[in-house]
Amino acid sequence: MRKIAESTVRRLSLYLRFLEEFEEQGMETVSSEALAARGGTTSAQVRKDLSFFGSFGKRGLGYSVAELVRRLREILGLGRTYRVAMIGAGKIGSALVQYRGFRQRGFEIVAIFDADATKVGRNWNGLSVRDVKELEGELRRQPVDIAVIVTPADAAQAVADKVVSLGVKAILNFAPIQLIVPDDVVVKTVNLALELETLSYALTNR
Amino acid sequence: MRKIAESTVRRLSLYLRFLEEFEEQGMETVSSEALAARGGTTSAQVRKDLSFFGSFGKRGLGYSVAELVRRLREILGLGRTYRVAMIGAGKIGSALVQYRGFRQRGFEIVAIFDADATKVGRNWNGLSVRDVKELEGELRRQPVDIAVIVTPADAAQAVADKVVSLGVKAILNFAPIQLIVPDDVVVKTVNLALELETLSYALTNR
DNA sequence: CTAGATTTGTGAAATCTTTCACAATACCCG
DNA sequence: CGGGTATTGTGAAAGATTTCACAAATCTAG
Repeated sequence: MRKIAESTVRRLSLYLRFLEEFEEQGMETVSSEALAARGGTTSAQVRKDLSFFGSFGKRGLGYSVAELVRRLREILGLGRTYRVAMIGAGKIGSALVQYRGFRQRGFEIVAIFDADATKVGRNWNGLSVRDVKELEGELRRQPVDIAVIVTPADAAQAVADKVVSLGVKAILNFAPIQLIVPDDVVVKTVNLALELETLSYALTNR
Repeated sequence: MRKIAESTVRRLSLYLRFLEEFEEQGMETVSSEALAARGGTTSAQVRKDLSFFGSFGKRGLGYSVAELVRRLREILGLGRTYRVAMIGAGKIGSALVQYRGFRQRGFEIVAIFDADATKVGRNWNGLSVRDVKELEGELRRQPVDIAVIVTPADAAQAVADKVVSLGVKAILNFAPIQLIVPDDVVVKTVNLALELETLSYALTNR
């Protein structure tokens, strides 16, 4: 498959969200113009984004909402469930575990680990927090697709190295550091400090 | 000021993080090459990013760590403190309030609001959760620079409209929707579903 | 069946971002 | 002080992304 820009993938994900809205409202078809308006982009952008993956619309009519939802899910790989391990049972982890959107979209948290003995054994949303020492054994027994790293910054790289060595190919990182991983591993980092600083930059330079 | 790409601003923010590390380690100067290696980019990129704002280095020598830290803080607008109001006292809000990086970088949470009467009055990290009905009065009395929206999706747009009408020019949005705001208001949305779906896309298309 | 109204899909153009490559400068050492 | 080495700053080239603009397709109404 031709290399697709990250910005395109993010927009597809947005379009999917809007289409699900439209579907709930009972709309049957939608034009690129309407999708664009909802997402703050242009109709040409919408059509170009979709065109990388095929032609899903009907000229003069627009796109079938139901079909486009189906296609986007397929393109984004949402037709299956993903097994997720969370490492770090702190505040953010706690918030994430209870985030319904996770499971709704097929991301199933199957294990939570922490290094802090006082946290081990606690029940979190039906899952028992386990000692991080068991991470290796558990992931060997039951591999996961995605690791969510919610440890303090100084532990994050070691955790990343460990899960990568256990075959994990995708990491969602909330630790405020830049993880170094092999080329075939995907990392998405959510870095709050970064977001704040782009806001601060925008407020300063206007 | 010439329009600077968002990607550039994000990298500057990263560089700052690395420089602070280097400073702690006692390094006095750093080359663009070393900064680049730490951030997974190229030395040319580092130099180009910095060149939009001036020339801070010495040929043959590199950059003074202390000076570059100072300059980047200035560029990013981190020389002051920002007053922040948080709207939504749920799980994510709770995690954010305790996030030290917030205050460390000069972002001071001065008020927390929630619509849920059972949450109003609770003490959160030294702040009392207030009824969202008081939002307007409070922001008129004591304006804030940034609003952090951590409400459910269906309340987020109304909250955004309200804070914008009260003069807020920057919003950090954790609700999984696309906020619509006037051009002079900056919004950064942290959308977990989006991140998960780009991971899922990457896992699917390899 | 034809004319008119829509709206897609897509090359080409425009714009934006990154990378290249090298002159200019600064330091170091003998 | 002069030659050697390191490293910046920056135009120009290359590459990536977005926007334009229009032919092709489809529908509707008469």
